Amino acid sequence: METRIDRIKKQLHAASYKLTPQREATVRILLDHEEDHLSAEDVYLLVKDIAPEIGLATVYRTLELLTELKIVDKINFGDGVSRYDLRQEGAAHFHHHLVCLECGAVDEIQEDLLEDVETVVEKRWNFQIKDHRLTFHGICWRCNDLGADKPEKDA
Amino acid sequence: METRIDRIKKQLHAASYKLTPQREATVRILLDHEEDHLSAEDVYLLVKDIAPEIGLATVYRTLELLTELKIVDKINFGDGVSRYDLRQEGAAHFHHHLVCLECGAVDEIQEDLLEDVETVVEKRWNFQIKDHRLTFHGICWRCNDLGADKPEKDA
DNA sequence: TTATTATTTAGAATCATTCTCAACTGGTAA
DNA sequence: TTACCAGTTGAGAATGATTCTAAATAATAA
Repeated sequence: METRIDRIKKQLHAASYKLTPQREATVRILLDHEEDHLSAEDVYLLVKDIAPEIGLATVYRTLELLTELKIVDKINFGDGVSRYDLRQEGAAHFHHHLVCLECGAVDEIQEDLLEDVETVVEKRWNFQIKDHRLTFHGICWRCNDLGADKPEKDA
Repeated sequence: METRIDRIKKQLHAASYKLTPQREATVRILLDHEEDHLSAEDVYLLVKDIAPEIGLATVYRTLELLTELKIVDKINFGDGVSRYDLRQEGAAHFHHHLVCLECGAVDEIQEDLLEDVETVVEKRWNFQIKDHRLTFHGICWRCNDLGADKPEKDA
């Protein structure tokens, strides 16, 4: 995991920012909670455990910075908060989400799946796609009672 | 256009709500601005022209009600406001959006395009899809300087 | 008519996010 | 070493969107 932080450090330096202790602590929390979809407040509370002096504004600033550098993506599931999600290293596009209307769980789909759709959109709508957001709302495998199974691990 | 309001009225009644003058005024504004993606504040300002006594809270409540009844969809493009978009009558799924990073324009795609992707997701992730949100971020035909043309009218 | 319920209004309250500004940091040049 | 400087931080104030509250009003039922 150390190398991952180092690479992020390089990305910051490349944009002439420093990896301050506060920023490092924030990134560590994000790495430790890659599965989750934390709000700024969530991150703040978790970071306080390893860096108690940190202020909420700094967390917001750091998350904004990381978003700018495309290290994290800011998402919104319709409750009043923004959530922050680490991008897969080297991923060209943002991954997709499955939001369960029953239990509220948010699962991720790392596969692109949209290549064909994007080709159509670029051609027919003359739109040069830079990124996308795709979220499905429905019932997850956990809440689906028809003897549903956990899906195979995501690629 | 009258019939459209009548049908909405029926939908409200079916859920035992009334189409009060304030609600009707709000719906009219939405119908008159189907192309746009108005925020609650936007709607409020427009509604005031035809129903000056209306309060902002009522507009919020009405939009919430319409969202609940799936007459409109609430969307969020990452600026701090929720926007409200009339659903096509009879549309099973919400339509997609193209957000231009250059000029901020938001265009709509009414075609589904996701049938195949949804089939895969339902099968592989064991997820029963009820609805979706798909937004592309990029450069629109207006800002695309490579002699780009307006795309043919959406189906 | 009277009782009951749904709806509205205005303004207060809430909550997430951003801003302000004084204090602090680490590095650099003298 | 010392003085400086740009970048960064923390605390709390400010902002802005949204929701809540309480009293008034309108619609409905008995």
